[in-house]
Amino acid sequence: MKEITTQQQRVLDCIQVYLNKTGFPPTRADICKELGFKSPNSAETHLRALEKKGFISIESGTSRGISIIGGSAPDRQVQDEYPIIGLVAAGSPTLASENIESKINCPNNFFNSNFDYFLKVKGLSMKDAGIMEDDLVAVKKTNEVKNGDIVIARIDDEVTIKYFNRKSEKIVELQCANEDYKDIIINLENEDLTIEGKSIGLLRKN
Amino acid sequence: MKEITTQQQRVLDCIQVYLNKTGFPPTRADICKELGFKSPNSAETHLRALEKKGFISIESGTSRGISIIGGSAPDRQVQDEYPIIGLVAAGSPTLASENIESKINCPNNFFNSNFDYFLKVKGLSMKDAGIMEDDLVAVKKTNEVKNGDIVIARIDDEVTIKYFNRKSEKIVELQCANEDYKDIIINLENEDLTIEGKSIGLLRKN
DNA sequence: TATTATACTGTATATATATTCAGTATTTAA
DNA sequence: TTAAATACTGAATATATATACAGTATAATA
Repeated sequence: MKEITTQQQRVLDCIQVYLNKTGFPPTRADICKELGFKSPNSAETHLRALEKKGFISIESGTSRGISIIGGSAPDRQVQDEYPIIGLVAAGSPTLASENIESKINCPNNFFNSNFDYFLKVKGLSMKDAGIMEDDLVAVKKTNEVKNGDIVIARIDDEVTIKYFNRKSEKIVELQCANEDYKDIIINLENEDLTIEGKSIGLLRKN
Repeated sequence: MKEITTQQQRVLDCIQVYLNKTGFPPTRADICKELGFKSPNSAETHLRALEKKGFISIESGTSRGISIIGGSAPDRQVQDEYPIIGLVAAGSPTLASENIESKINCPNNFFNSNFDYFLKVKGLSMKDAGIMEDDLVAVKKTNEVKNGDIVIARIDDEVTIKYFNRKSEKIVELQCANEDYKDIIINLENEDLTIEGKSIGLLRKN
């Protein structure tokens, strides 16, 4: 971090004070008013200097787009918004906006692995694995899966959640966890199988 | 604080997420983009509703003049630390520190109702309700339960999780969701039954 | 000595943004 | 059964705001 001048420090302090007071950053005009400048360009040049020296970042073309770098960005847990996807038929891209039923806020380290979206489960084919209708399965997008993983698979435009079982080089079994349902045997020579991801957790709201 | 609707909660979360990400609040257009609205007025009306209900304040005539009220001024809202409790035997107070296996960070509006702790499930007596070994059941401390609720009950210093079923004024049935287990019939005249709380959600980490 | 950084005033402007108005539709309280 | 609240689309607009351009002046480099 480079040296900071007295005036630049005043501007930086002014931004912090304004943030504490209002909850959002000041405009150039706000800074002028606070520090007694008569031209918005005074604030502007100070801001550019602070940016150049790495004290703040400025989002171009954005009102109040100032954020203070470092310092007060502690180890706060990052919270992200995760989409909830229904079991999508008819080959539309899974994460396309029309498939997003809703969104949910969740710490990004909530499960043991990071993940990409929640899949809302239909049917009871995985009942004995404790996955019930309307449960939200946390899905990590990957095609690296191993036997016994619970995977989200797409066969001919139909999406399903099953145990993954590679029987041989060409044969994959998608196994149910419910004796009322039949397992699916895929011959990779004849049929398309896409592994969309795997389950890394589950969420249920009563 | 008045009730908040699902959509209003999404808008509130959206503001918080945007703040975490950028350091300044979103515009109406930003909210629309994030939540899929097509008119800035959709965001506007939700913001006005949130303001009316006291969740945010809006500085009139000010770009990005949104600030989230409550909690603490500069930092976070909905994030809380919840203890994970094992199925405790031998009448020690459930939330005593020696029973806390771990803690987990979780938004306090994560489930449809607020709750007090996570219970780590032992055994498979609720298997057919999709509750498996080592699942974390979100428990709300209450003794107001109705038939069909999944309750955490204490009988003679033993804690268990079962369906609640009041058969008559004196008789309560604690029903399993697994035919390999026997339901428990309690005669309140002879036996002690304490309802510690009820399940309002479930969390599973693979 | 020329150049660069600092520190300002003052004017101008494209556009980012809040905000109002006019609709439609559904759900909930009185 | 009206009224209010919720939940939107869509268009229009005044103004809030970033930002460029034209200057002036001083101190610090190179």
